[in-house]
Amino acid sequence: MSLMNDHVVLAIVEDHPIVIEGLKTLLKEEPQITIAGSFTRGSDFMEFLRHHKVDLVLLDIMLPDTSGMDLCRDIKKLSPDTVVLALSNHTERSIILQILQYGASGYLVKNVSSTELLNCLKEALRGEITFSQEVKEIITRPAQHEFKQVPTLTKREKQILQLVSQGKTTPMMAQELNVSPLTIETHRRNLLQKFDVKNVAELMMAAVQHKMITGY
Amino acid sequence: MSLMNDHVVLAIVEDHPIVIEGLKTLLKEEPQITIAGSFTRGSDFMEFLRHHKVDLVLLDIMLPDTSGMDLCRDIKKLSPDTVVLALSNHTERSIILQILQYGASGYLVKNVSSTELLNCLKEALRGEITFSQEVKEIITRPAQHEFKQVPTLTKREKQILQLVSQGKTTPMMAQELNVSPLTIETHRRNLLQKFDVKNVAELMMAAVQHKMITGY
DNA sequence: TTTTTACTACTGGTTTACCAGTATTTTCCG
DNA sequence: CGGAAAATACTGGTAAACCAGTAGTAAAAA
Repeated sequence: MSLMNDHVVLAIVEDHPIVIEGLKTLLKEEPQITIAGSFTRGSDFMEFLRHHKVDLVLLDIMLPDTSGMDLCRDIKKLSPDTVVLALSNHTERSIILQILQYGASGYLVKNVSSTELLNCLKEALRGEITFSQEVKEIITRPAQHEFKQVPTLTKREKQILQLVSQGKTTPMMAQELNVSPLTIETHRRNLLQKFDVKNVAELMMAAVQHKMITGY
Repeated sequence: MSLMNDHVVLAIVEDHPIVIEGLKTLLKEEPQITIAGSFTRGSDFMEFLRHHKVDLVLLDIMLPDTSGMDLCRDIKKLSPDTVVLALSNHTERSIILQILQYGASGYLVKNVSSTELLNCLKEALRGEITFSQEVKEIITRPAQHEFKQVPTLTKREKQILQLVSQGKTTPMMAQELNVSPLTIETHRRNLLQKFDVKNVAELMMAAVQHKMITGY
């Protein structure tokens, strides 16, 4: 892990060109920081990371192609010493804490000031967990309904959940996924169990509450 | 209204310093454009506008202090010739159309490319209504659920819908409401019909989308 | 390497939901 | 009061969901 007086190689993974430019402009002032590149797609960055050393990644967790969460995990798996700072406008406590579990070293909302941004970068490079001011406030003020933990679903389960929310029946899903209806039933059963609900109606409501299905 | 070969005075009203920097950087390349200033609060900009001529405003409609909608209206009231381009990440059709009603000349999502941004600026300055690519698609492809009007439910049906969303089964509801299970079934059937869905999963999703059940 | 997790698949049930009608009673508005 | 809308109830059937197990295989984690 780089110390703050070392030279820092930084990458930006972010969907919005404007934000990329803004970050670059702000960080260009810092002589210790080299911007290795900016990426609008997670897969592109992963490819880059396979061939280059990156000390710190500013990662928008709301990317279109892959979930930023998954990407964060992939980054830490491939290059554990790379510090990941999550960048988003999401201000929900559960999401912030979740990204930390995926290996991020901090969470910044996009309205950080430049001084705040640089401070957080330095803290993160020192190995600390760091947040922008607004996020700190969110963290310290937990909401009641956020106590019940969000069940972790497998990829297949997420897929089934999505299909169920679209009104698909078990045989329809079986055909669509080329598996036995009995398999689908098993997934459904596990979903009900994981969410601790006893029918589809409750399942949908729980999934919506946990924002595991978009609704649109 | 300035033509594109005139000199254009531009202002940015935007909460996120990073985005401000990004916009400045992208627009700095254009010699015809002078950036009069950037403002993180609507009230600051209104004060500025009282004493300076501004041709075009890039306005984040998600500002913290005042609603961006209201600010847009105020700008057009004070200086009708100032072109307002809304800037946001909101991708809901209704919101986009609303801001146009408040006098904006276009709507850009923040993931516009720089060329797209400049194109939109030019179009707007020519007096046209302009959108970034993603927004165009949203406008021309209205979601299905925005067409079919919200079904009107009877008091009893709303009650049943609520109970269903709590995971109650038909016999449970029958007991709770002291009616025959067959009655409950009829209500359920009518709910499915009114929402034009074919099972509970879809019903829940539709009800959530129409905000007919809270979710919390 | 061992263990765990995820995905797959099955048996044999029970329960609940869904469909298409019809029909009676209650409620509420003009 | 009369009529419409809503709520109630029923028949009779089909489809889907839900339950409780068991279990093989492949891939990932310890």
